[in-house]
Amino acid sequence: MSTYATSHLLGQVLSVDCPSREILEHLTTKWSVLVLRCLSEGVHRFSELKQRIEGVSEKMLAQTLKVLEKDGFLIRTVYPVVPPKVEYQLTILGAQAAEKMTMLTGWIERNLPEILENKQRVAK
Amino acid sequence: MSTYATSHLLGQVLSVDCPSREILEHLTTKWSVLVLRCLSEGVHRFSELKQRIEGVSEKMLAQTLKVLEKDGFLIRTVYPVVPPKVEYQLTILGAQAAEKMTMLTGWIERNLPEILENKQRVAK
DNA sequence: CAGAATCCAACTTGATACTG
DNA sequence: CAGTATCAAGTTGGATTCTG
Repeated sequence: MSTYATSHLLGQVLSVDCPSREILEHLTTKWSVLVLRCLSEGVHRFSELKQRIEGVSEKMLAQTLKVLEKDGFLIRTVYPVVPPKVEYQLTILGAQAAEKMTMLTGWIERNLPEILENKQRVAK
Repeated sequence: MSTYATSHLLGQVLSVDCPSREILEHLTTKWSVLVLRCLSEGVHRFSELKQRIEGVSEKMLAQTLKVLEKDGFLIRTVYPVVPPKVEYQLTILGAQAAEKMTMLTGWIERNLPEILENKQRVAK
């Protein structure tokens, strides 16, 4: 059963009121894309993510992780030890979403030379 | 030949200085994702895009199209007629990028019920 | 270690109005 | 039709400081 009133708008990213819009935006954030890419390779701690994702501030990383957790795309596990240890791992859905995103980042990485050359050409 | 100094960083989305970061961000913008999705279905005029992509302002649409054009992902064709007619179509690279993005939006659209249910569960 | 909280500058976005 | 210009307002983001 659907608990939302706009069920007729399901699956319509092009519709303003479709909930998929929000999900899409959460997944395609500057940092969420990179978080998903890292976590798709396995479980990571907060500090590991911070290190691997060059340029993230702790604030943005924490914020991004919160949103993805609330959306049900990742699980946050706190170990009751000192010093604190927190691990992040993708859920099934998160892994599926990450897979799609990784296809994009992978494509960009593989085709970057061609993309940049093409961009140069256009600039002229 | 590569015209950029950071060639050793090629294909490293996780690296701050890799040009792929910028490309990635241009492609994963709120509106660019939807523009790519529309154009992947074929050539569109400005007004058609504005209509189909609910919620875009003309400003944001124009801006998004400019960026994608500069990156070489789409071609803008102006017909010298009155009233003006401008068409937008993806380049080869643009189509490839759009394909990846469409896989994501498609996945979201298809799995939205499950995603939303899962999100509800997490909220508790 | 893993963050939360605060402050503030900078960029983004949305209406609105106007133009070739 | 296909934008551009402008301005107010909202949001983002980073640096810094602090804490269990």
